[in-house]
Amino acid sequence: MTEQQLAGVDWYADAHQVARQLIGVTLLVNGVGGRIVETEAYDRDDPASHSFAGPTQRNFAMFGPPARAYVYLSHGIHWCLNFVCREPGHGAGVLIRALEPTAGIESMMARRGTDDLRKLCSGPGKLAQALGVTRAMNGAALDAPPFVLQAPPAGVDVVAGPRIGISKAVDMPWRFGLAGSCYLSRRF
DNA sequence: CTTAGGATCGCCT
DNA sequence: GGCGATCCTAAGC
Repeated sequence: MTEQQLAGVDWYADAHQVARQLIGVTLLVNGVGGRIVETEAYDRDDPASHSFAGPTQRNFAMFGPPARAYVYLSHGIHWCLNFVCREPGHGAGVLIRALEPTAGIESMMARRGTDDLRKLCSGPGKLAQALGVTRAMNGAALDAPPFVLQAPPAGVDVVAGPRIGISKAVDMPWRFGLAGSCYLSRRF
């Protein structure tokens, strides 16, 4: 399987197209994870994107090859997981905001300190904690351990809306979700 | 060197 | 709905 075909996603497409395609994809990290139900797109010419002002020490993974991870620390507390897309050097990515737990639920509950399924991965910081994502995975390829990505079944029902927690380009509808899912960080 | 500001979460009212 | 935690990042002087 080539990188371009990984999980049935066109990793060279625009960030918002990749973000849409990722809904329903199964993501596992060391065997722990589930179905992606919420994503946000951040492209290069987007004022809300970390890549907007060009490469830095923090965001350099966004400017590497697609189908790799970009991991950063938010508010000095929470790790957040992104998937890089577009051609190498472009600087686009998709924030993985929420997933429906399906595998390794015991591990996720232990890491998160809760038995509530809906609180395991319903937000980017929670998701990274539940899956054990850290800085060590920054720049790592998504088609190799510890990552596993599996294509979703056909006919996923995707909804879109404005992104969450940003102060620029707040009205762009670049947040995507699985319609009707109860594992979203917020309703659309 | 200093400073301002976060792609968040959880607890409080 | 509001706010504090907590610290890294990037930019400015």
